[in-house]
Amino acid sequence: MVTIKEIARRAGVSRGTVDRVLNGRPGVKPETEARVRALMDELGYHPDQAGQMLAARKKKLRIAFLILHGPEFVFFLDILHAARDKAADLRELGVTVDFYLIRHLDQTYLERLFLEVEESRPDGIVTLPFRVKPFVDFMERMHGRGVPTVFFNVDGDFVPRMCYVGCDYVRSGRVAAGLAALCTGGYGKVGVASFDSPFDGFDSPSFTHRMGGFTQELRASYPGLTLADGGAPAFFRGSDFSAVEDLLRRHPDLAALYLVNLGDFSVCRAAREAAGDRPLVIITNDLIPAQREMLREGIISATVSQQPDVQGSAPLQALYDLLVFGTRPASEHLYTDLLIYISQNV
Amino acid sequence: MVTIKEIARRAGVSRGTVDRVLNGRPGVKPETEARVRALMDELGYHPDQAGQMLAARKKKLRIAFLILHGPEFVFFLDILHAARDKAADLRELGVTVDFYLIRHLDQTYLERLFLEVEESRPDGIVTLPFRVKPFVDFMERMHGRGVPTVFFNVDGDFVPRMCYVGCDYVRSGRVAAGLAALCTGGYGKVGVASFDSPFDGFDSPSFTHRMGGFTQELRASYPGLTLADGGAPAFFRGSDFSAVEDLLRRHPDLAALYLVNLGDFSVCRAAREAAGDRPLVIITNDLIPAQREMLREGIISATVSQQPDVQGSAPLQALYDLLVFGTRPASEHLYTDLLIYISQNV
DNA sequence: TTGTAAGCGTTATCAC
DNA sequence: GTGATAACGCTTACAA
Repeated sequence: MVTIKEIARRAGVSRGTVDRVLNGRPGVKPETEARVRALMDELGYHPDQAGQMLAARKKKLRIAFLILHGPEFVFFLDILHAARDKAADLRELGVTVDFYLIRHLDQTYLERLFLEVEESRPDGIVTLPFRVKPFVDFMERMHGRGVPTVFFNVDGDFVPRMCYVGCDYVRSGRVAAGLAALCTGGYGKVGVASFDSPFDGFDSPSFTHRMGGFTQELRASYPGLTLADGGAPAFFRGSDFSAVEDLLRRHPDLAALYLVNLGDFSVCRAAREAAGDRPLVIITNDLIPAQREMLREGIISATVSQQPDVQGSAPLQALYDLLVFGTRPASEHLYTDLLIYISQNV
Repeated sequence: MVTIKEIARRAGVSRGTVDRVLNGRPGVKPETEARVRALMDELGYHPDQAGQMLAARKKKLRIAFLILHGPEFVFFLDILHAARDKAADLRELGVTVDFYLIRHLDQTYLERLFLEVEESRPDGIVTLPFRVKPFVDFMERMHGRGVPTVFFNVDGDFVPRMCYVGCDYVRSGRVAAGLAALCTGGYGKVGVASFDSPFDGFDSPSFTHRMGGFTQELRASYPGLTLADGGAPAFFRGSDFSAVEDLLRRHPDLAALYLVNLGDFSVCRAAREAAGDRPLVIITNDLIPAQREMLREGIISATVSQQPDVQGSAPLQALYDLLVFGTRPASEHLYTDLLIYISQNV
């Protein structure tokens, strides 16, 4: 195993100098630097993780984790849970993670929150991107100070960020189309419905991208499947599922229903009841407890999940890797796997 | 953060003594030990991972990894690949992994191989369980010396081992049944076929357990599905798929075919051709390149995979955790997830 | 521009 | 039985 000490000995310099070269710190004669670099390449030097981790303790690293929290954001619960588990692991390594639970999207509330985060002087930030001015300003300031940020669940390239950990929504829609085809034998009429909310409504990227992927895949690969209402989704609000019930009434021959974004999950039961005796394939996204139950009951045929556990843990790991080992993620898009769940593997 | 030094200071002893208590080494007065233990509980002491990792380098740990290798064992290639990646990570941490590629199951060859492994004096072993006497003896000897072993892909409780990392085959069969039901609408005739080999034939646990789970789930949850030939599988050997073609000929109304263990994967194409124009749902297990292609082409409808990457890496990680941190896995059965792949998420 | 030395927490080898 | 001390590899503040 080749160490800094070894490099230093061979180069005839001190460990400190090698370290300066390694971390790109100034104050090394170009000639010395070249010699050291040549040796590192030649001997295949890789910094030892254990050593870096141990030395990193002194830095007292702090990471801020911002996440929406409340009854409207059930899906984020699994992410938060995974993030807290990961935070416990990191605490063992001397890293503190501060959680900021955002309960509403009021502008002045957010503005104050961002200030609070800023004043805590974090070394890294994990957050959802918010499409509001205070957030953009906040991000710009943090970026100016060299504080890296990771987005999860939703990407936002309107602002500088290190990477995104989350779903490829277009692909998610494609998988849903494939499932619809599989469950219907590739023939019949398919309907689409979605929850319409101020946070996650018809203009949200998760909705539009999934819809795009879904319709595109149907058109490209499954000519036997036609879209009910030409693919115009039935939007339901709160617990008023009349739009969905109406869709089923207008299309008695509907073979499958794709529920893109779910707010109140009992919409699945409502759809099932509205279908009466005839078979109806229901495809959804994500996998919260309510969905597990409905998969087991046979109300939902299949659901496409996006590894909420990875979305909670991977952003923290990515920041740790950057701050301690200096390594950046392989890509700025860390897409989660699209996991298919049916009754038997939930 | 509470360290050994802190405990030692408060207990009025030296670090060495605390370390003795911690690692259960002899030579500590019971009274002192009690005091130290009380303090550790009180202050919530947890050994620091970075410190342990750094100190572990001096142990020069060696792990032996035994795996079947050859054209008959294509599935193991993904496992081997993941294991090699993990081995590279561990090498960075000062751990050496020696791979033993087993090319045939000749008894005397195996016996010599086990001796070779034994003489390399490994600190841990990752292997498949072999149902032969030399292996059992080998395991007994290693167990006697306190060398921990992890089984992957196939479990074997006929011999002492620390844990198993791999598939829950009964559940795997259940998922396949669920997929068959989903793809057929829950009505029709379902056939079963499997590769018959000396290594992985009709008496192998992966086959019998999957068959059990499959038939059990069909009977319990899908009364509309009936088993062709009463569930007796069509066994094919090598590239002679006549048994499968015969099955399709005898059951022109076959709606789905479950291919349990695949040797030559072109059996899927053969089945597809034998089905002619009528639709035939084909469900398989695992996901090697040949299957990816056939999923994309629509020949295979869905396949149930068992995380070969985890099967390659997790056993090594489990041994590292034991040897360096002294932590044992949460359960002696580390079941991999049953991942469903269709054309769109391969 | 470079070297020195202390320290991160754990383990192991001595000496007493 | 117990304590002191030297590693393990890396970082960093300070000295030269």
